[in-house]
Amino acid sequence: MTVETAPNESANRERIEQRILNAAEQIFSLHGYRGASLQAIADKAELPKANILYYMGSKQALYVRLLNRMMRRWNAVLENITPESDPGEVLSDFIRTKIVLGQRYPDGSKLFAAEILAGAPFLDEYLAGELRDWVTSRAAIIRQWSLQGKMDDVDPRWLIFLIWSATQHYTEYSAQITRVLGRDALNEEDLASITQFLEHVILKGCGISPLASSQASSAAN
Amino acid sequence: MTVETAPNESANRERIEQRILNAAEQIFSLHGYRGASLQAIADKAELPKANILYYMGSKQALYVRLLNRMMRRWNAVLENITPESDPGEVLSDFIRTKIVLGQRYPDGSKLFAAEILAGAPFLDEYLAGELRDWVTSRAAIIRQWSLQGKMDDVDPRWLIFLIWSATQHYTEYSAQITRVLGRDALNEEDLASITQFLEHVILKGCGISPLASSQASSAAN
DNA sequence: AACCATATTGACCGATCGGTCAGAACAATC
DNA sequence: GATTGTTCTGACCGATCGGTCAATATGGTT
Repeated sequence: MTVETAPNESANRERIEQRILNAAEQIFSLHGYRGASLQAIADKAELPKANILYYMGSKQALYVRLLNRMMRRWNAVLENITPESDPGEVLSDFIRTKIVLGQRYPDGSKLFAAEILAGAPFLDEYLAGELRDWVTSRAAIIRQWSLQGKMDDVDPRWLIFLIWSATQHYTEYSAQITRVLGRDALNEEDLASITQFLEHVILKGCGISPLASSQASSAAN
Repeated sequence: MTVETAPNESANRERIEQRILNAAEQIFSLHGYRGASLQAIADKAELPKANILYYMGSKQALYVRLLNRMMRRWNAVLENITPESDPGEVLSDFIRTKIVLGQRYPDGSKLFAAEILAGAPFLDEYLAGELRDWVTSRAAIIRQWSLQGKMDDVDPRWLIFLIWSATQHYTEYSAQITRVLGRDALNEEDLASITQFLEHVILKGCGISPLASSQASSAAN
């Protein structure tokens, strides 16, 4: 085969790489970039250490790949938001989506948190580029909602940060929360309760009138 | 002198220990327990590595001492809260105090965050003991406020977690926030704006009527 | 000056770090 | 069955890890 980086270069390789990535995500999320060791990742993946380097090249390349994978997972959030959208619907959806993402990718979320704590040395471009643009454009639309009288005149950037922090907290601080609550983990009921609480407080706090639609539990996408 | 662990055992020793503690707090906050090296701490403190161990005994002892120091700093928060208190006043004070604490001790706050991310191996007792009691007792009072009709019937534990997350975010995610905003750091004006925003959204979101006193500029309601 | 507790530090220890490499094992093609 | 390219891995490398220790320096008491 003359193929080089074909998308389907051996399904076996793909499986192994995913195994390594998942193991590495877990170790990096616990101990950060410096604190994680390739040996620990290899043990978790049940592979010799040399295999990790064979497939990933270097510790840094592996780490960066994980960061990129996690960034991609966040792409869908708040995709279709317009000045004509209903603020209550959009913000509710924002909150729910972020909670779900945190639950779906707890290790990736913690990995990101650790990277930010470390001063975000590998995320500089992303934060000051892609993410800043994301925030700026969404903030502009929220600002318009305020001008249209759909909600209070709050700083949209602080609102975005509030939703980020409030939702991420339950993933990244899970160790604290479970111990304080005296539980092993948060169950579905807890998460539904938390989501509802956050929607209630944040929407009401922004002066967004109780929405007419989107009252049901959950359905399609 | 027959003194052993006198409070004033050489002011010089005290000064050196503080220098080490501050240097260590910075390094640990960036890289977590495993990721931090004694050599890096020694360099930051401008002391030989052997001195760090002479004064602190071991890496773990140094780390635990830092955790305890940070826990002590949080003791004053929400100290005097009673069922008769005004929710608006108490929660406003809570928010402001936490924001100020984060600004005063950014490294300590990040250190704590890293410890939680790592699964809180050294904080198990504290979280499941002292802190759980703290949350339980405060939650009980907030619950009473709800029953008295002073505020909406929200789960007090989620409310406490919300305030924790929202306030801590600006300290622990400072790297992300400054880059997204395109700034070097948050200034006094930003912090005042953020504090006011959080008070507005959280109090209003919990159905706490605008308090008579402590009213500033602001606008929409 | 003699004494002693404390402070200071370079040199060193075994273990582990990220990374390299030669060669064995394997699979597909001719 | 020989050839070829990929996968796999034990052994090894220099650097750094947390920690120990002996030797020296320092400062107060007598």
